[in-house]
Amino acid sequence: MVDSQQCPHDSRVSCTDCVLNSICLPIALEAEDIVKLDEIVARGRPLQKGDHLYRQEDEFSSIYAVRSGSMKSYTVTDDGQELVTGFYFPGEILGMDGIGRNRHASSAKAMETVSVCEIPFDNLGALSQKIPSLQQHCFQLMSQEIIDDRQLLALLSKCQAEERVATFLLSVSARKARNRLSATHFRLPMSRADMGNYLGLTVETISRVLSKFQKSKLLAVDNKEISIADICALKELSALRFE
Amino acid sequence: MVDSQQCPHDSRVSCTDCVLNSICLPIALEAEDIVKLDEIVARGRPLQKGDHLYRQEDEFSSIYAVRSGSMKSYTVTDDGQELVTGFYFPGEILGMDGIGRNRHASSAKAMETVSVCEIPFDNLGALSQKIPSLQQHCFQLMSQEIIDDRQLLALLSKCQAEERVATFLLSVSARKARNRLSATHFRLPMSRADMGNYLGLTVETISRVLSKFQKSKLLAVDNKEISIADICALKELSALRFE
DNA sequence: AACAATACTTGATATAAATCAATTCGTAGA
DNA sequence: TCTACGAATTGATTTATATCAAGTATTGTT
Repeated sequence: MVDSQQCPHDSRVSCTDCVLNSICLPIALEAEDIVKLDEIVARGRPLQKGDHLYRQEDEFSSIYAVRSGSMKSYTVTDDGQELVTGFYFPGEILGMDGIGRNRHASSAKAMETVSVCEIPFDNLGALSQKIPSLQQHCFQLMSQEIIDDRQLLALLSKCQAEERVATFLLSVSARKARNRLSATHFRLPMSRADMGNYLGLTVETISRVLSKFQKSKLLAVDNKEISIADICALKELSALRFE
Repeated sequence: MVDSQQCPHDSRVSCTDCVLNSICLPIALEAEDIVKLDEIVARGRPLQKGDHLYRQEDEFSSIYAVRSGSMKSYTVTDDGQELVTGFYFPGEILGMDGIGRNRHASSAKAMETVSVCEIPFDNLGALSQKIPSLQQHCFQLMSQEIIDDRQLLALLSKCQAEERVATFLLSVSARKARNRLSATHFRLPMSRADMGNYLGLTVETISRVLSKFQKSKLLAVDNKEISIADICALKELSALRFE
């Protein structure tokens, strides 16, 4: 059990024993209900970098929780442009945008080796019917996603490049910290291009902003490794708060 | 009954008889379940222009359906800037962003005289527990809100001013049409400032774009009245699709 | 280990939209 | 009805970031 807690890739670990259960779907559940949730969760083999978990327009059947690694979601617009809509770290849920139309509204791709838990949605709906706190939690997760999107919307429509990048780095930092990893030293799993795409900026702008932050000693950049040196200054740059 | 169908301000009209029931919450329900929904819906007196339905940080207790008139929702960021997050027309649901944290994440203000139906969320949750299709519909509504936000995100991060304005006008047009009103001649209830704020543009830019559209005979603008003359050309300008 | 392909950085220039400024137009209040 | 204040328009100028371009570093493949 202790062993499996230390190996999040391990597909045998149950929700009850998962290190992530304090931030994942089980957050709202009693021990006995977690067992019920556990029964419907499927844990497949890990995805390799570049693999898709699902594709836009695929029939929707499940939502997914990241157990280890990281994923990105993106949509392709009518005119063929790719739009990165989100990044997902361990304990985070993706795929909820497929519920409304019964097909996935985005594609999800592994940015590195990833293991996920699959939660069949028919079953989750039925289980939510029986466990009020699970239904409530599903509502909350979706509502939170709306709030997060709104926050991003604010970032894109009101803030300029430096603010956007600072806010993004703080968001990643907070999510690493929530997973009990360092808040100041971490690896960005996405390319500069994906980061720029997500933030509505070009690769060049991302690169310039990071260089500028480095010059002003806010942080050190070593390719994808980021060391935040002055998190307070970064927070001042970022008008929006992240918890 | 026929009378009340023609008077959406009338607070006595039930969900069963409401002209909007084909696009509002009851969409997924059997006749007998609509009666149950109807029992929990509260219909208060109309709001006057400028009145708030709820304010950011208010305790969350209900979601609302617009019966007549139109509302805007907005958040105020830490640094005091207002960010318009949405406009709501008859049959549309607002307030769902409050579910996640049990307090409203935005404020909702009447742009003109408005009447709304209040749906207490505790009750809706409990009722959803009993009526699977209602739970499913609630999930769908929220998921749709996520999709809509993503679409706006795409608009803000990838499209320039003319595209944004064209897309916005088409969105309003489609929603008017859904309410069986003219798709080509309608009144924009919001100010240019709110429109710009929502689209991440300044008032001046909105004004210039509308003038330009008018000069190129795409539409005629008479203050807040819009007459779309060439909806196809407008759709070409707008990369994104609206149903 | 060498190579190709891709990702990233940095600089020069162009451009869309913001900002600043001055009227004009509407609407609400006296 | 007149007045005044906010809303909208239009023009001149500035500016942030995109675009274009060239080079360097990293990664994956044989």
